[in-house]
Order: sequence, then C-alpha cells, then structure tokens
Amino acid sequence: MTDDERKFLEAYDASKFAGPLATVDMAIFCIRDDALHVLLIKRGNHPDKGRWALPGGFVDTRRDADTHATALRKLSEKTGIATPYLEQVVTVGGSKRDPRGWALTVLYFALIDHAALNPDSDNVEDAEWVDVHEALKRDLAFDHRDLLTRAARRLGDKARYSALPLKLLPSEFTLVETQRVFEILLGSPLEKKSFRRRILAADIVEETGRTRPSARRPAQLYRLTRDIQEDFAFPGLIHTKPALL
Amino acid sequence: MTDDERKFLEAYDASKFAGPLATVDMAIFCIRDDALHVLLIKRGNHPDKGRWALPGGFVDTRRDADTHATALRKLSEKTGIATPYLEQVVTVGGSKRDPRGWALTVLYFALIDHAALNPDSDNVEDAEWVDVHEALKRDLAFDHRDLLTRAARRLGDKARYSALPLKLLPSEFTLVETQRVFEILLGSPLEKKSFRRRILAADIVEETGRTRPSARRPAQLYRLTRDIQEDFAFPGLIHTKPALL
DNA sequence: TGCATTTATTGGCCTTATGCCACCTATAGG
DNA sequence: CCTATAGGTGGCATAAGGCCAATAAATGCA
Repeated sequence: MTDDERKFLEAYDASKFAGPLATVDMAIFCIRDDALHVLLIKRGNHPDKGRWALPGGFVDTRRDADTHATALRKLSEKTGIATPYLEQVVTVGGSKRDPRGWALTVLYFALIDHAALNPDSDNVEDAEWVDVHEALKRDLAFDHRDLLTRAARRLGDKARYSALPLKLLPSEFTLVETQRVFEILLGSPLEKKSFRRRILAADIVEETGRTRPSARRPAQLYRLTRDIQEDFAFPGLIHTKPALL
Repeated sequence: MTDDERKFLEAYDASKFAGPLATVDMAIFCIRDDALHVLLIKRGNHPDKGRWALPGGFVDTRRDADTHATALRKLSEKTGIATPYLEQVVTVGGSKRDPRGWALTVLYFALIDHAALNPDSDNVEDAEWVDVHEALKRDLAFDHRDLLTRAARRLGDKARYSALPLKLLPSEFTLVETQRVFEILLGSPLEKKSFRRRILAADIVEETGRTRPSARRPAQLYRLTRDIQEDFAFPGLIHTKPALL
C-alpha cells in the first residue's frame, strides 16, 4: 500500500455513505408428508409484525465474516443444523420492498433432511413448516412471496439437471425414496427404470449393503459416493422434456 | 398499515444502522478475435488506484430503483449499450475484500455483440477489452479476479445446457459462427452435424433467407425465434460429457 | 407350509438421439 | 471451366431412453 493510499483510507469514513439496509433471508426446505415444505417464522417486530416470513435478519458486520456466515448463523438459530447444503439464490435490492428504506437482501436456500431436526422444534409457536404451495398462498411479509418463488424455482430447475435433491434425504436412502423426491420437485412422475439407470450410471451413489426394513420386500440402502457441492451438475438424471422458457 | 406500525416507522432511523458498503460490479463479455473478452477499467481513485478492475460502482439509493437499474446504468456508462443480456451471478460480501470496510457487491455479467460497440470506445485510455484468460492473469483490484472467475464459469456452465451464448452474436448469425462461440466458451471442439441437429431441433432459430457474403460458399443467416430470457435452458445443445464437479 | 399381496428390482425390446465422417454444394479466382 | 475452400447433408452404427412385463423378497393368513 502506498502512502497516498494509506492517507486516503485514514480520511475515509464509510459511515458518511448511507448504504442500503443489508439482510440475509433464507428458504429452508425439507421433504415432509410427501411434499416440499419450507420453514416460516411469524414476525415479532415491526414492520409487518405478525405476518409470516422467511427466516432472516440483518448482516452483522461485526460478527459475520461474510454473507455465508450470516446465513449459517440464521440457519443454526432456527433449526440447530450446522452443516446443511446452502446455496445463494439471488440478491434483491430496491427502494420499495421494505418501508424502512432502500433494502438489499441476499436470498439463500438450505436443504435439510427433515428427520435430522429436533422434533421439539415442531411445537414452537412462531415457527412452522409449511407446504410450499400453501406458503405461496399466504400473505407473506415484505416481498417474501417473490423470494420464496425464486428459491423454489431454483430448486425445481436443479432437479432437472443435477443431483442436488439428494441433499433432502438422510445419509442413507433408497432409490425409490430418491425418485419420489425428484417427482415432488418436478411435479410429475418419472419412469422407474430410466431413473435408476441414470442415477446408477452417474456413479454418485453406492450400495451400503443394508436394507430399509419394511412390511414388503425391503429396499436397498444407498449412500453418496462423494459430497455434493454447489453447482454440481450433470445431464440426464431426469428424462423430462426441456423447459424451453 | 396500523397506527402502531406507522409510529414505529416514524421513529425508525435507518442511518443509525451502519450497513455494509453496497456496490454492483459487472463482467461485460463479448467475443472478439475468436476469443472471449471482458471489459476492464483502470481505477482512477483510491483504493487500488491504477489497478485494472471490473466496471462497477456504488448503488445509488436515490437514483437506482433496484440493483438491476444500477447494473444497467453502469453498463450504459461504459459501453453505451442499453439493452444487453444481463444476469446476476452472485453476491459477495465480507470484511476483507475492501479496505474501506465490510463491503457487499452484487456481481452481474452482460453479454454483448462486439460489433454493436462504438468503435471509438477502443481508444479509451482507461478501458480495455481483454482476453479473459489474459485478464485472469492480471493483478486485478480487490477480489475482482475471483469475481471474474465466477462470472466466466457461470457463462461456461450455461453454454453446456442453455442457448445463452447466442446473446454474444449479432441479431443475424450463421450456424458456423454459433458453433464457434460455443466452442470458445466450452474450450473444446464440437461435432458439426450434432450441433446443427440440436440447435435446429430446439426450434430457437430460424432462417432469414439472407446469406453472409463470403469468398466461399455463403452461409445461411439465422435469427432468434424468441427472446432469450434469464434461466432459459434446455438440454442437449451440446454433446460434451457431464461436468460432474 | 403354501399362497396372495405388495413393493423392490431387473430384463429386454423398440424407438430416438448422437457420434462419425464421407460426400455434395456454392462461391471466388485463376 | 477447374480448383480450392468453407458451408451443409446423408446415412449408418451405436448409445441412450421409454415402456412395461417378469422376477424377487417380505408379511400375514388360509
């Protein structure tokens, strides 16, 4: 750093520039009762007090090293889960979305295995797992309906060309369960043989040798052969026709 | 709005909450000299004065209705182009990326047809179209090398499963040119017949009836049959193997 | 124990999509 | 006209995908 630059920084007062309000909001998804659910929180403070909203809050520039840390902090506060799949969806900023002023929010979605949740959390007064279709019908706070739409669409898109939906399953899962998750996300049934051929050909799952107990023929349990990262994608897990938007 | 809420808002002073600095940065791409190029700007002010950087600047909460408007404003200032393809890539925020403080930037990329540029703009001292590979070797300002990497990767990914690269071409283009753009983005040659079969089957281009003059057999000119929107995607434009990250 | 029932998993054939590459075509310039 | 060259097609062998029926593994009851 040059002296010139050092001098500039000493004179710089960031607080003089009134930037926008910066928040992080999250769509936390899980599969439950054979449907995609999202966690909603009833707002306890103004504005939009009493309305349901996506969990979220202000970026804390003192505690959060980056926005990802903010998201992880919020997620942990709400669900107790520390290492979910977390993906940034979009950032929405504008003057109209929050009555407090020009507000910018970074939207994330998280995928969790419903079974990994503490069952007590179901009985919390101000938090609720809601079927996504149902949630989209509610009068959510701020522009959270738009945000939820975006997050859900992203997840649905990824179900077409990636193996991401596997993150909604427990660490051991059957192929039938896997197919069902894809069907829920895609909203249409899949052909069993094709689905299996593809997921096996993709070489991302392997048999554990164990089976899921059942009153009928027990299903083979599988696990991931590698961790699924963001932007992990491969063609052809699904046979649905192109979504030529 | 309830009285209660109104009272809350009157008492609310957004400026008390020193949010992060909020900026928009852009990777403006075009094809030039048979390679992907990006526009770089030489910084005229501290910090990182004199270093090359992606074009960008602060969100102006008085002028910009939303971040998209900020991006369009920046793009128009730098290139004079008003209606390009614009897509948000990611938002990066953290305490370490800008010496002025906790800074949050929304990264966009724009795709433009190089021929649509005002040729004078090539002679500007502080702006330069740089081959992306070359740009990534430079010591760019802030974390702009990371940002450029992200934008370029997103574009490369989209070349695998969408028709987006068509936005780098003029309004009339030949199929050979189109294939070449995909090859540049993917970094590997494509099979001519397969490529043509697919792009024609996708029903996104149609013949104009005109041809591109040439010293050899003239090539048929095509145009888009519809506007390409963000997240426009379809499988199978390319035959490259899965990028199983 | 043997059979009906139910869910998991596999076989196998037919159709479509792709990879390959040779061949045909349209121009310009000798 | 003939040649060189880049655009554009034909056509077949192979791979991938859709379909659906057969097989397999449990449970519970006759």
